[in-house]
Amino acid sequence: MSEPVRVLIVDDHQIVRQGIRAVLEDEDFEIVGEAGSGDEAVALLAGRSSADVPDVVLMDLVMPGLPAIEAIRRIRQASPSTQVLVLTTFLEDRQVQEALAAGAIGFLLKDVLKSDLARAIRGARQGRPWLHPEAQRLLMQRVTSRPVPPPHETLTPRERTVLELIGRGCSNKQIAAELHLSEGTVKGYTSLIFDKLGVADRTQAALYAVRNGLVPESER
Amino acid sequence: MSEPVRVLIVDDHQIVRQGIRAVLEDEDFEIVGEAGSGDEAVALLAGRSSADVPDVVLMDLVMPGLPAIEAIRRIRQASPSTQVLVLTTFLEDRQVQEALAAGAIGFLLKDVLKSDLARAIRGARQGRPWLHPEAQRLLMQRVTSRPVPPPHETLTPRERTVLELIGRGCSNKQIAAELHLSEGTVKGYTSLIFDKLGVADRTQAALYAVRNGLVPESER
DNA sequence: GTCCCCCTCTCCCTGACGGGCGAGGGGGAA
DNA sequence: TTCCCCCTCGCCCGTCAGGGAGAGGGGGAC
Repeated sequence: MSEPVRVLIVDDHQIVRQGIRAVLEDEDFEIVGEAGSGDEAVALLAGRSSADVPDVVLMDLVMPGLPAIEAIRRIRQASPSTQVLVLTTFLEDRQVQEALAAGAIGFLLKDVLKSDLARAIRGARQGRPWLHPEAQRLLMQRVTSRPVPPPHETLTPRERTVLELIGRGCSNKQIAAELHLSEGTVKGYTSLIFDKLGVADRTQAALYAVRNGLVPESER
Repeated sequence: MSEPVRVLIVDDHQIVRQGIRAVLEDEDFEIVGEAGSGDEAVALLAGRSSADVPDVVLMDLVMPGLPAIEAIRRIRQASPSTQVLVLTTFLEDRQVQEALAAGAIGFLLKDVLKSDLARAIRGARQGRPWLHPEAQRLLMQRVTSRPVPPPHETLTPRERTVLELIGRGCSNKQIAAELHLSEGTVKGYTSLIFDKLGVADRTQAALYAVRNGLVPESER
């Protein structure tokens, strides 16, 4: 971690590139270039000596011209020491699969926090993968060729009910009153729920609940 | 509050009626009847002596037959001591206006907590109105005939940014790191935000943010 | 009958959260 | 200039949230 990681940003939107650049320059990263398309990225790599090559390429998947997947493949072929991190907006089963098959080391969504992005990039240089949790689930599904249930399906009915209340913004006390439980019992459930969903606190659980449609329409 | 409030439930879905009944019987309410339509409700009221009339009618707006607004009007006319609380799924400007004009004392959404529903009903018997916050805003708009900005429009840019992070499930510490602020400063913002939005805590603020589209699409 | 899961509860401890207050600096508006 | 809003920070204090461990009862599965 002595010298800054050299990063190449590939995204077809100039504003996005600028945003990522600003974020990364804030930390200790060296932006060695930007590209607006896969072709451009590949060309940029081709014109560099092996000592001058980026450590990590941050790449969006949705771009005109050369398909991003193909770009990943060529980049990895031309410069095996360069790692590719996919940084995109949506997460789809096939895309994850293809990107990793093409040689990407990680798959992030643009909702990533600066701190996590930094960790992912530093890790990528060391060859450490970084996958969005949902991408991990999809991968697991592929590998085992069995459906891996989304975390909330492992909730018991009671936990599910409590999660619904959390998703409506209730405090533990309110939930306890609503369900005629002791507050301690509710706390017990919340802990189990956070654990199962892989979230850190009730706010994240609430967001998870609404995103996954676990809060009835009329209750929002 | 000595004797139980006498309640009539009006909703075209039997399941909903049952749900409300279960909730209310759990507390100290007396369900004096159910009706599946406005006509039925009006007829039910007509067949009762004034001593036998419900204190509060809980009524959905979306029902076949006699328009709910008209039903409210007739109920209020036939039995002025009976208060009508609208309990519906959606909230629309015109409906609020019309329901109140027809004599309703309150306007609730079905997302209401048991405890609040109970308070609204008890209050209604005393002639105390109960309006969903958004209904209050719409009303205010009508009365002043000036647009009343939704609460989040009064946020400063910085507060808005902090709310976005809250809407992504960040803790105060994470927000501080993300924005290069002290945790104390972030706490200050969160308090102001909760105050402006009229919410109790960060979970409710996060839910508010996503519901009102304050968290960028790609950040969810 | 036994086992295991689910539901419920309790106690304790730490840290995070949220309210209230004050305070300084910067910039725009009157 | 003066005033006010915004941004930033600090401190105190009470409450809430979350982790951990343990424990009892009920009911279904085997």
